[in-house]
Amino acid sequence: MDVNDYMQDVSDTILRDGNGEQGRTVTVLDVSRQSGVSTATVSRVINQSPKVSPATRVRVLKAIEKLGYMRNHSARALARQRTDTIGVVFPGIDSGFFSEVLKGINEYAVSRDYHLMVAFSQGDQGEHDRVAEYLQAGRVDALILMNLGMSDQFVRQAAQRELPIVLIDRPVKDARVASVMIDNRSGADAAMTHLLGLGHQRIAILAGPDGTIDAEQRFEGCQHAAKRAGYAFDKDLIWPGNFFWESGYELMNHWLDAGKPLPDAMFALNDPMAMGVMEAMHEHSLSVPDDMALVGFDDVQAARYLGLTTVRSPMHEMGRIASEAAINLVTGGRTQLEQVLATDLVVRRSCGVESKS
Amino acid sequence: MDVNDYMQDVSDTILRDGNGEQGRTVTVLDVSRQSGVSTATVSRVINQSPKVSPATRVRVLKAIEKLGYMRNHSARALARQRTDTIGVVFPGIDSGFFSEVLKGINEYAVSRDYHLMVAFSQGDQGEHDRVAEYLQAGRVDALILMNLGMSDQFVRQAAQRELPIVLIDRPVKDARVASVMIDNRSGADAAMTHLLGLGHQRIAILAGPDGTIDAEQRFEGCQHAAKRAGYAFDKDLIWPGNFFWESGYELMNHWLDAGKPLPDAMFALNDPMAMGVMEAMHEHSLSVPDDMALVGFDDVQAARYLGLTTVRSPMHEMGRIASEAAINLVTGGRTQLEQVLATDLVVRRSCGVESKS
DNA sequence: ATCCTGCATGTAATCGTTTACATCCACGGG
DNA sequence: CCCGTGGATGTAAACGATTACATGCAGGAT
Repeated sequence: MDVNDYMQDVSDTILRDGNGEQGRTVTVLDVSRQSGVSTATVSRVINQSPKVSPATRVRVLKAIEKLGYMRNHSARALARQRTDTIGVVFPGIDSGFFSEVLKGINEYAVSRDYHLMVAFSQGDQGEHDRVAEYLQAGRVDALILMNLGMSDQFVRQAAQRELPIVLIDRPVKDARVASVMIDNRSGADAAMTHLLGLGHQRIAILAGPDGTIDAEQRFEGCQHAAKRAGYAFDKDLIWPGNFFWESGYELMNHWLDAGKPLPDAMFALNDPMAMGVMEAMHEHSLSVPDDMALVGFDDVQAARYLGLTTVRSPMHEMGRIASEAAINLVTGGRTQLEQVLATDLVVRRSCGVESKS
Repeated sequence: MDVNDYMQDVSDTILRDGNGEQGRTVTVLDVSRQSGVSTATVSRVINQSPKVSPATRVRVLKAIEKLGYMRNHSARALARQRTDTIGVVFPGIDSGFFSEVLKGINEYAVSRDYHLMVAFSQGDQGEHDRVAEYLQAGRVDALILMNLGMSDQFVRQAAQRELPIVLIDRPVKDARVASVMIDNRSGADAAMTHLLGLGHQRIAILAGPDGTIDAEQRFEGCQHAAKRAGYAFDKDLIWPGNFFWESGYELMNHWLDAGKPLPDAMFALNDPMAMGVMEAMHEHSLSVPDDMALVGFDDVQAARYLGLTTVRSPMHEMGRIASEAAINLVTGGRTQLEQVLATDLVVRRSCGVESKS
C-alpha cells in the first residue's frame, strides 16, 4: 500500500465519500489515505503529539473533518490499556446525598476528560460484589465506591487487582485504597452544642444504624459535646433509627400515639429521619420548632425546602475530591490517601432561631 | 505453537502460576494453554456456545477458575463491534425525577446484562452536544436522553450515525428515534377536575416554562378540565413558573408581600414549584391546605414527605421502558417507537381532603 | 470398503489504535 | 565533502478477543 498513491490535495479527490453518511466506519487508515500520511502520524495528530509538523497536522485535521472520523474507544482502550473511565458504585437507595456526590465526581472527571460508568448496588450483600465485578476486566481505570455496605473482603480483593479504589464516607481498611470522609464528629458536636446553647433540657437523639461509621461518629460527637457541657442524656431519649425517613416517621408516631411527652429538642443523625419526624409531628398538629426543636444532618436539598436546621456535608466537594484522588491514582499523580472534609452548621427555622433561608 | 504440547490434565501442570496474583493479565491464550484447547474453544465456552463438548467445557472452566481469568471488555467490544453498554445523558439539575428514572433504566439494563455510562448535561446548549458526543465513537450501543433541552439538530444527527436513541419525556422528531412520554394531559386534567370537584372557585395555575412539552401538555390538560366543568380561568391567577423550586417560592412571596388575597387553590405544574409555594406560605405563617389547597405534579420522593397531593409520574417505569426500547433497538428486537405512560392522582393532605399517607 | 453427514475443534484473519523502532532527510560543523 | 544529529515520518507488532472457514473424526447407510 503505497501512500504516495494518495498524495493529492484533499480538494482533488473524488467526492464519493460524501459527508460520511456511509455505513462503514471511518478509521485512521481512511484518514491516513485521505491525507497522504501513515496511520502513525494520524494517531500522533489525534493524540496531540508535538512531533508532527504544522503542515501535516492541518492536512490530517482536514481529512478528519472531511471524513467525519471519530476515534474508536474500544480499540484505543485496548491498545493503551486504559479506558479513561472511572466506575462509580452507587447505593440503590439514596436520599439525595449520593446524587449530589455523583455530580461532584462528574464535574471533576469531565475537567480531566474522564468518563463515568455507574453501577447500582441493590442493597443485598451478594449484589454488591456482583455489581462491582462489572467494573473489573479493564472496563474502568478506577473505582469509586459510595456504598456503605460493600464488604471489606471485596474491597481488598479488588485492590489487589491493581485497580485503584476510592472509598467515600467509609474508612480505609487497606493501603492502596484512598478514602474521603466528612468530619462527622465535629459536625454532630456543633449541632449538639447549638441545641444546648439554646437552653434545651431534654434533648433526644435519633441515632443511626449500628455498625455504620457515620452513625457511630456522629453519636460520638454528641456525647463529646454533652460531656463538655455537663449534660447527661436520658436513655429513653436515644432512639434507634436506621437513617431512613420511615424510621423517623414511625418512631415519632409511636411516641406520640403512646401519649409520651415531647422532648424539648431532637437531633436526628441524618436529614431523612428528621423529615420523617417532622411529618409525624405535622400529622399530629404539632409544630416544629414551637413544640420541639429539630436538627438534622447532611443538608440534603429538601432540608432547605423544609427549613430544617442541619449540619452541611460538603457532598459536592466530596465527589470532587474522590474524583481527583481516583484520577491521580490512575495517572500516578500524588494523592493524599485519607481526607476528612469539614462540616458546618446551617441554622434554619426548625431549631427555633429565626434566620434567613 | 502446537496445542498438543499442552495436552495434559490440569492437575499435572506445574503450579508456578500461583493463584493469579501475577501482574500480567491473563488472556484467552493463557487459558487455552492451561486447558489444552484453542483460543477459539475458550471463547466458545466463555460465550456459552452450545458447540462445545461437556468434557472440554469443564476443562476450560477449571482453567479459567484457576488462572483467575476475566475477559477484557475493550478487546471483546472491538471484535464484536458492540459494547453492551448504553449511555444515559442526565440533566445537570434534577429534582429527583430523573434519578428515579435512572434507577428504572438501570434495573432493566442489568437484567439484560447491559451496563450504564452516564454523562451529565450541564445545562447550556453547547454543553449538551459535547456531552452526548462522548457517547459516540463506539463507546455505547445506544443512547437514552433524559434532557429536555437537547437540541433537535443533535438528535437527528446522532440518529444518522446508526446509534439507536431513546428520548425520555420528549416527543419524537424523527424516525429511528424512540420516545417514552407520560400522559401529562390526563394527569393535569385529573388534578384540575379534583380541585374543581372540591368546590374551589379561584384556582391558580403555576405554569411551567414556555416551550417545554410537559409544561404545554399539562396546561392543556388544565384547560380541558376547566372547559368541561364550565370554569373560566382568571388571567391573574396563571403564574409564570419555570419548574424550579425557587420559582414557586419567589412568586408566592411576591404575591403575599404585595398583600394580594390567596386563591382558594393552586395547581403547580410540578412538585418542586409546589414545594416552593409551600415554603413561602409557611414563612408567612399560612397553612396548606387551610389557607389554600395545593396540588403538584410528578410525585417526587419529597412530595410524600410533605403530604403534597400530586399527580404521579411513573418514573421508574419510564426508565424501564426506555431501557427496554434501547436494548431492543440494539438487538433488533421489536419495539414500539412511541409510548405514553399513564399518570394517576395521589391525594394527600395538601388539597384539604383527609387521607392516609 | 466408501462416502456422506455432522459435530467438535483448530487456524488465522479481523476489529481500530497505539507505539517502539527503523528510516529518511536536511543541515551544520569539521 | 563527510558525518553526526535530530526532527518528521513510516513500518509493523502489539493489545485481547471473536468468528468464518477449514479440518478431522466417528458412525451409519450403502
